[in-house]
Amino acid sequence: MVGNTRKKTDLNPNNSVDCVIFGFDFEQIKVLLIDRGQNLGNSKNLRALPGNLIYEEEDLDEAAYRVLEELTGIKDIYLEQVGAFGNPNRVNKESDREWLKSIRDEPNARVITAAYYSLVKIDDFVPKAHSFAKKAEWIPLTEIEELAFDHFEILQVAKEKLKQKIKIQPIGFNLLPEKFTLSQLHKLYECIFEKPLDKRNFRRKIQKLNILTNLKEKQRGVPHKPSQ
Amino acid sequence: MVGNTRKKTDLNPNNSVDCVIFGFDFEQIKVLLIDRGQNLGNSKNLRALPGNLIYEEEDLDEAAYRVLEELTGIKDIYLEQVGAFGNPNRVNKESDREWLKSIRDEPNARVITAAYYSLVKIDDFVPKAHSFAKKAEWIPLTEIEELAFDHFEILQVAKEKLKQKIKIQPIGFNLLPEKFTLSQLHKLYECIFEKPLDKRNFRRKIQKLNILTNLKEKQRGVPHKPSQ
DNA sequence: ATGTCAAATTGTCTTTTAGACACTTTCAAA
DNA sequence: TTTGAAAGTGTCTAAAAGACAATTTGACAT
Repeated sequence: MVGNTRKKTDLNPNNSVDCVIFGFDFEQIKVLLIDRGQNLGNSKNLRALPGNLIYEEEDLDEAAYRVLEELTGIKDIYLEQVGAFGNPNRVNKESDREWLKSIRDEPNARVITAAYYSLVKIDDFVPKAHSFAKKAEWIPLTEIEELAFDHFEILQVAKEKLKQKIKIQPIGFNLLPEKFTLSQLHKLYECIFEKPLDKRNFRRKIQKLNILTNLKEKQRGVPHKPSQ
Repeated sequence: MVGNTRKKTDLNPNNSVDCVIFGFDFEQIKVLLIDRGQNLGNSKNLRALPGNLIYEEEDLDEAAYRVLEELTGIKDIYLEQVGAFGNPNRVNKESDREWLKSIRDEPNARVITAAYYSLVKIDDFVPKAHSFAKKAEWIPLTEIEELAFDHFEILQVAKEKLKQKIKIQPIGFNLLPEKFTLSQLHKLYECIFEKPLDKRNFRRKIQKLNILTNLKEKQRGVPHKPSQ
């Protein structure tokens, strides 16, 4: 049995965090993914959720914020935990194994990850890739079919959490700091629930629900509008 | 940096599981806790949730079932994940540190735990303490004021999960295999939500909701009854 | 100036769900 | 036979959810 020779400032080789950042651009929902830029001959270069090992003396929540910023430059968002994912086979793709060898001191260590999620307005957050992330991009949710590690599974669970969360606490997280139109909010709900919602009923529900303050502004483009 | 010298059959010193087993005895809700039997001079002997380290090659879910059975003898229940708890200070009680020294190879390792919960009928599960659990007992939820590690916090989160879960999927987990009276179910809901619920409205809702089959049996004790 | 088009805005009715509320029935035990 | 404790039962009201269509606005094109 090995003694505990890790220092407090070392990375904990067995525990990581992964972040599922949903972004809304008033058209559709996208997910913030990184490209690890593998140019391997025979294995696929799958995109991944931004995530990495935590430090030995670091709270899980803090680690999630840190890792997200380190890889994508994105900070000042609210993260909520999805849960722990610890299937021993979560790293069973050849391409992931190869990649781990190139960046980890203990590439074969068994890693348990704590997943986090958030929902943001895409315009407010322009990702910039750092560290082992060669790119950091918003990818439409509908186009995501396969991801590195077990990240696709994590994404599915996060999606469910998001649906449930928005039913209970209706206005999406840090979308509000900005002003927006009811139509945009309507669209967001339709994207999340993946089905059309009646316009009139939706507006009625939202307006009854909260203390939204109407603005006197209008917009330009085609129609007229109030906002909140 | 240490190499990964752990064998697959070794314990993973950094990751554990903890189980919050709610039990209902038709009177109140109790929680399955273990007594580690510390007879230390100066520190308290706090009870704990059944939990322990996982093995290096073991799924989190499996580990939860295994640990629960190893400590309390209880098996064949459905566990659902609460989440990951990884505050670096989750082990900050002196009594817990001392106890870890007596049972762990790496008592100072930083441990992240995945918590699970369930709700069972107490009669069906008679706990028998094994391993480092000196006792395994059902303790009334209302009497629990302090627990080892961060277990009290975990308990609170599990309680919330239980409330939400039962709102969506109304009949409590593995209570159903047995026949029971609507009054007993009514009592369960009142215990979980910690407030009185109207008897008639409750029965109406439940009966509309499901396909419960009434039994022709009656009970003896004071009144009469049908069951399902 | 006028016409057209895209999107925004608005109200009623019906159905379902939640909540308040009190008396009668049953069975066992005294 | 009486008594008591818990079981059983129905109506009305209020709130929420869902279905449904016509009108208004402003930009742009003609």
